[in-house]
Amino acid sequence: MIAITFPDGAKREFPVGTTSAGIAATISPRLAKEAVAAKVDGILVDLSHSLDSDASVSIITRDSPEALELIRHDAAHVMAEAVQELFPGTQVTIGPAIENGFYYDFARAEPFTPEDFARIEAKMREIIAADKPLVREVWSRTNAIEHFRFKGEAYKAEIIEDLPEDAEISIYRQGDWLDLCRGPHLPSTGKVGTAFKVMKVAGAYWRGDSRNAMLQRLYGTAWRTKAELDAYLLQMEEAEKRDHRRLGKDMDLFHFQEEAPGSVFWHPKGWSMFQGLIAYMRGRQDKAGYVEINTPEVMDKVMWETSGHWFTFREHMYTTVVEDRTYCIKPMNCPGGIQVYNKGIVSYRDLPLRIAEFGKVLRYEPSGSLHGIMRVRAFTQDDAHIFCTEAQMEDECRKVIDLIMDIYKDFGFDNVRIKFSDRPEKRIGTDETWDKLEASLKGALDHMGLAYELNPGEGAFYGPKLEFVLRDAIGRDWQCGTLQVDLNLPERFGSSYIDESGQKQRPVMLHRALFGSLERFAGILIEHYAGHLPLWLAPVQAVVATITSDADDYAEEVARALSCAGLRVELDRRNEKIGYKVREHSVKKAPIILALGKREAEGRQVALRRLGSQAQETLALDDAIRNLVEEATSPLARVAGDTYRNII
RNA sequence: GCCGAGUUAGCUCAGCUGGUAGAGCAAUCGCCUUGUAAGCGAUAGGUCGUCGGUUCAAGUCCGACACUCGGCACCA
Repeated sequence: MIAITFPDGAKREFPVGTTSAGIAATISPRLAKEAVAAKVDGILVDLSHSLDSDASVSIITRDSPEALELIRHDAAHVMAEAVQELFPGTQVTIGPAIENGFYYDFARAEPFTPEDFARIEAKMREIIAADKPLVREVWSRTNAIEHFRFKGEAYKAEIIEDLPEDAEISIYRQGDWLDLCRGPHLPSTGKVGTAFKVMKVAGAYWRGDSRNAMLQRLYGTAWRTKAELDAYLLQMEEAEKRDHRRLGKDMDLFHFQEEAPGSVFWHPKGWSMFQGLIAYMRGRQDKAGYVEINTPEVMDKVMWETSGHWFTFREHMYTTVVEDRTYCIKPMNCPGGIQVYNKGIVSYRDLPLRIAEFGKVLRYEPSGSLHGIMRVRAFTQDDAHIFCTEAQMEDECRKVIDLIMDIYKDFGFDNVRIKFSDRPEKRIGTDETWDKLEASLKGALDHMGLAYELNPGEGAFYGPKLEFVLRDAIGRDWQCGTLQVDLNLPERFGSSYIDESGQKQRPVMLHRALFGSLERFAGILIEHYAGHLPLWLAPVQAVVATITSDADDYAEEVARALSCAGLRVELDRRNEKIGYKVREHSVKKAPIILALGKREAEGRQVALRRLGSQAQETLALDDAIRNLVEEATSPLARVAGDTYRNII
């Protein structure tokens, strides 16, 4: 007998070999019927799974959160069967459950088209209606390989061949169709339900490697109920509405055109926001003891050979030849920054030296990777290079991390993940140097008690890096800030400082960007706020709109007063109804509309309306100005600054 | 870069199986003086992404290229 512990703490004995289905049956007939899987010592297993030792067991029904993953995984299998039935000759590869749904990668010469989706869905419904039992079988390796080879399933055979020697090869059978799969699965196809949809088709490389064949990936979504599916589809539509490319048009922030793929044409309003971000960051950096410089966009190729970019980053670099001399357009700011440091003699007393640059960099990015202002070929970094002694390195890292986290909070990003990327294959410098750099960067995180995930081999070519990934209002992750520590570039460019005993020493160089790319960060903010930018950042903070032409003079006075108080204002005296004006400015995401009619003009008042609300507030003009000025204050104002240069 | 889909007026889109383009909004002009997310009328606006081919005839069929979108790969 074995002892089974249930989630409520109850303990009961069962014969060895009892299946999880059997256990469910002893609890209640209802549970026996509703059970779809079980969790044994925290691991999800099939209902047919038999237990031969003591364990804690909970029964999973279709309503359990764990069931969702099974439903999706099974939906992938059902889709694979449907596709193979409809399109004979199609090879199956892999098909996992993913966030919000599932996919399956197929190998087929003919492309799938969106017109096929309905047929595939219909066939899937047939398979689900047939409620075929899903039966797990364990096959021998040679049997399995032979079986799939014989069926012409080369990819499946390859997967099995690559499984570890001791791996158990399990096959799941649903009627006549079967697939190699680790499982677990629902007891029958009927349990998948009908709340699913084939969403899109896309290319995907076999095993995620661009050197391999391109497969066709069919994406689907699946949920427990129709209501959940509908909610998901609605959420997708909502996400589309906050797409920064859509809002960029609506709000008249920027545009793109064919002649400059991957480069932004910033319009006045977008540029206002962009400059607002720079002003904020400049202020924060100033208060954190940074100085700011600017360096050339175009420098001789020799500079990039010295830095190592020419050998490790060349495929991303633009070059130009004039007077038989080859120049590179900068893809990074570091070599330029080092030149400023190197000009003159630096004493240990001057360190740490924090040198910032809002540098515009150009990188060739593959055409398929471009995406609005989030992924472009020309972008501005809020870059800085901190030169310090080895002893100061860890403390400087901690200061950067503190600053990053504090700045993200100003934009409402509380969920920030840190990724630690260590030495890549393509790199410069000795292993000893890399050991030292990786250790101190990790040390900074450990001493701050910050959690991080490892990202092996993803560091910059000159040093290990931290990446700061933030999650936006609708749960998407974006990599923004980075912090890299580097001893290699100072060495290559011969940087030095004079220590206490008058000896030349090599400084450490920290590369850091907090927003990362201003373009990307602006895009993230647009989507994060769904266009409802905080007042301090909004390109137009208030629109003064007249209701009748009787209020024209007063409206002009109000607009002028707001403008004099430092607010960005638009005056709308057009001959249109107030409802029309409200709609138009709301679509453009103006945060505040001040509607002025005869009543307001006579009482020297304003009727204030906020974006996203239908409420109106009538208040005295002077109060309105005072409130708005207060409300439009940059979060920069709350940060204490203590910066002066101490000449010793 | 790779796979697939798309590109028609400033914007959003229609145009079936080929017979030289259409709507709504925006724009301009006029009427309306307007009270919180689209008042009414008139006018104007397009070598249908580019280049080439098939055809008596191409927005429509075929090919190449460019760009965009969805993924993959790459990445701030």
